[in-house]
Amino acid sequence: MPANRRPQDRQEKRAEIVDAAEQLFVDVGFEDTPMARIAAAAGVTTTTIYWYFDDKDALLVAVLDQVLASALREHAAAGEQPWDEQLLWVITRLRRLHRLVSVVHARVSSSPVVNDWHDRFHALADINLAEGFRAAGVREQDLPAATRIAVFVIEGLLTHTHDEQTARDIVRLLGALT
Amino acid sequence: MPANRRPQDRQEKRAEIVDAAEQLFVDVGFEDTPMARIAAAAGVTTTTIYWYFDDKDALLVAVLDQVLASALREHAAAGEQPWDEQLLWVITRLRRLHRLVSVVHARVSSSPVVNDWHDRFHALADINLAEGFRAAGVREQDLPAATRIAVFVIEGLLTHTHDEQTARDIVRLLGALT
DNA sequence: CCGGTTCTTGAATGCCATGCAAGAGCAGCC
DNA sequence: GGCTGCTCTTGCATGGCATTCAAGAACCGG
Repeated sequence: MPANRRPQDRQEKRAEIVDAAEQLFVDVGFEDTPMARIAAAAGVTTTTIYWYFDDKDALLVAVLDQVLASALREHAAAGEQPWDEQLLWVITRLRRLHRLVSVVHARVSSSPVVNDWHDRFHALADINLAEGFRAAGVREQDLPAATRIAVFVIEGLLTHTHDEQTARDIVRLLGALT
Repeated sequence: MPANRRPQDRQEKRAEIVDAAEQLFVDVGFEDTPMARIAAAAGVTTTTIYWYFDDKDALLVAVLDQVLASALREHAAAGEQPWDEQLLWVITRLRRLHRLVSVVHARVSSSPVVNDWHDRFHALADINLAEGFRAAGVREQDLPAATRIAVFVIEGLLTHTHDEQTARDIVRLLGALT
C-alpha cells in the first residue's frame, strides 16, 4: 500500500531540516530566522518544511529534542565527577544555547507544544538534579527547594552573560545548601 | 519657536499610550499584542504611537520603566520587613509580570534599547539585593554570588508556575546562604 | 490671518508564517 | 508498459503585522 521510496528517506530529509534549523536557532535565534532561511540552508523550499512539521514551533521542539539528547549523551560520556564539577560542566556546555533557553520561555505561554516540551524538560531536570543533590548530601526535606534553586540558577547563568569565575563562585556557594 | 499647545499635553497622551500598552503587555503579552490593538485601547491610530515612540521596543522600555517605578514605590511604602518577607513580597508582587520578564530576556539579544534597560535593571537589582543580604548577615565575600543566585531564583520563580508553599521553601533555603 | 510647528491619520510597503492546488517521482498491479 | 494511488515538492497566494510616507488638521506666536 505505502509507496515509500526508501523507508529511510523521510527521516533523513527530516533530519537535514532539523540540523539546519538547529544551527540557525542556536546562532541567530528563533525569532530572527525566517522559515525561508532554514529552507535554503536545508536545500528545500519553505513549503517542504511544512510537510514534515506542523509549524515553526513544532520545528523548534524537534530542535530542542535533538539538542537535549545530544547534551545528555555528552554528559553520560563525561563519566562520574564531583557534583560541583557536574554543575559547572552543564553551565559551560549549555552556554551557547542561551538563545534557545530564552525563546522557550518566551513561547511557553502561547505555544502548547513548546509548553509541553518545557514541562517535560523540567521534569527530567528535576530528577537529575535531585539525584545529584541527594548524593552531595542535601537533607531529604530540602531536596525539592534545592533542586528548583539549581534549575533557576542554571537557567539564569545561561541567559545572562557572566565570566568563568562568577560561575565558580555561584556553584561554590550553592554547595552551602548541603 | 515651539508651537506647543499646552506643555502638559504631550506627556499626557504619551502616558495614555503607555498605560494601554502596559495593560496589554502584562495580560496578553508583547508578541501577542499588535500595535493596532494598543492604539485602539489608547484611542489613537497606530501611526500616532510612532510619533511618541521610535518602535515597539521603545514602547516596551517605557512600559518597563513605568512598571519598575511603580513596584519600587510600593516596596518603599511597604516599610521595613525581615529579609525573607521582603523576598517573598517581591515574588508575589511581581508574579503577574511574568510575561514582561520573559519577553525582556527574549529581546535582549536583538534589541539594543531592551538590552540597555536589562543592564540597568540588573545593576539596580544587584544593589538592592546585596544590601539586603548584607543586612541579613551574608559574609562580605559571598555577597556577589548570593546576589546573583537571588536574582536568578526570583526570575525563575516569576517565569515558572509554582505554589505559595514552594516559594516559601525556596526562600527559606536561600536563608541557608547566610 | 499667517507661517511654522506639533500632531494625526489613511494608505502604502515589505517581511513573514502559513495555506492551497497543481504537479513529480515512485511502487505495485494489470 | 500503462494506470493508479501514494509520498513529496513546489510556486503562488493570503493575511497579519511592524513600520513608513505623504498629506492634512490643529494650534501657537506674531
